[in-house]
Amino acid sequence: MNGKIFIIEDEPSIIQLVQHNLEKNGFIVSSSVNGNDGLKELKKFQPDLLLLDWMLPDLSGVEICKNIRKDTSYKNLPVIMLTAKGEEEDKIKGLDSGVDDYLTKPFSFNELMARIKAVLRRSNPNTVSDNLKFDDLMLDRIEKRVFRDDQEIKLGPTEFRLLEFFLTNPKRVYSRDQILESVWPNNVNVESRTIDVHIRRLRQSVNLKNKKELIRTVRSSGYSLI
Amino acid sequence: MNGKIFIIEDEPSIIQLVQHNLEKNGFIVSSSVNGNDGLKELKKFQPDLLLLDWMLPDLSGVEICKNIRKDTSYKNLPVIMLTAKGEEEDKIKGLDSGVDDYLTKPFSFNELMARIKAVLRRSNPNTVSDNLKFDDLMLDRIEKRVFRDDQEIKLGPTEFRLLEFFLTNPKRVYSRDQILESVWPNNVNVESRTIDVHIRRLRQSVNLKNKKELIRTVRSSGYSLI
DNA sequence: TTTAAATGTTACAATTTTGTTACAAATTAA
DNA sequence: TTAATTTGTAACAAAATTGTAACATTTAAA
Repeated sequence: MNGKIFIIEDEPSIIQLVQHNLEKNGFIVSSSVNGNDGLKELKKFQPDLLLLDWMLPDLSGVEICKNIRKDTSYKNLPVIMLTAKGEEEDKIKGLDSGVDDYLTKPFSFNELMARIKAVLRRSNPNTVSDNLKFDDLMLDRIEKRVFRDDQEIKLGPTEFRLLEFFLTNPKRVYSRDQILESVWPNNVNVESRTIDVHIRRLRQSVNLKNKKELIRTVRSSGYSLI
Repeated sequence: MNGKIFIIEDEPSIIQLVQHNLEKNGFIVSSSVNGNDGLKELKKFQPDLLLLDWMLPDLSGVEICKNIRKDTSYKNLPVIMLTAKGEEEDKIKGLDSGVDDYLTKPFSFNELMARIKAVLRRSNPNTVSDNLKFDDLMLDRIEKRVFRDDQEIKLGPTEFRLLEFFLTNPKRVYSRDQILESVWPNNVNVESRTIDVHIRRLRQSVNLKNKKELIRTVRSSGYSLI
């Protein structure tokens, strides 16, 4: 279990409790004690999930949340709102402002953990860790290595990016255009057939003997993992 | 705001309250008072969201939930669990069993409504499902796959588009001209009889043995699902 | 019943799509 | 620098899909 979690919360006791326990559970954690700093830090830190206090010295949690949703790169960032208020009105506002879940203080760490897991599982089943896994395949983004079962597979740079791309949404069928946009650097022009050749190369590397085919061709649509 | 919501709950007063209010809000609602009936009804009703009681006469909510997650066509069905217990233990169990959210009784309808909205927004951002379902047929637009019950059906590109088209309005009868316009690329000229041949091919693929005919011929008008 | 129209079925050639290989250019490592 | 690796594309092979014609069967009307 790993991933990056950012906390915006002004009560030091809560930060301490949560940060310490999250780190013990393998998360990388960073935090801010107010909204404006938080928004800046957020972009540097690039978290996979945000714990957001409802009441902050400067901005309210809802304002921060709306702010985040406007930003293209963060509009899908999962947010769990922490609130001291139990009033129903507030809960509703929180949910409608695009929050994924909320938690009323005081809460136990176990409860928080369960929510985090649930939200991460929903938003991003694979990036719960930096290792992308699918079937017997494992791709380590940090070390840039790929294994099938325990056998390492050597991939060229493009093959690696291609596989990484497929692994963020295994089973989903991507058109050649989508693949081009996501896997090749911007404003590079390559023919769509080029992808077929790279798919072939990836297949050759990844399809060890005695293993089933991993890449599906969907005629007239594209490719996907399977 | 529309969509189909199914309720499995044994307290009539809650069913009545919730069902009535949800219908007032534009949802189509159906319900069962126990788990086993619920699981059967569910498949007929094909809801976009399930409200599930924690304590039921026969199966527990968690058991039902696990049951649902096993079924290919329902593994992504959003579930909100209703529980009378306030114990944290239960909450965690609920979340880990694949529930998307939970709500502790007694709750106000407004609060339920907010949760439903939040869950639907997450699971189904465009309020357009990516899975088209009709009877025992399921078409997954993302993975480009078609199942009848749990058996996969392999279709060619045109067969797939044809079925996809019919599924957007099952039961509706489409003329050959309408089918041509919607399923074939623009400014392509094919004979109207060509459709008959593709219908035949689709029939052959889709009509597994022991299954009833799915495509109806309406003489002098066109075709429809049935 | 007979007839005409509509639809079902089959076969097949043409076309489209994808797989595979080879190779030169470009990039990177030694 | 040289050597090795990576990359994009062209060219051809293989496979799947497609449209149509031709004939069969069903349906509805006369």
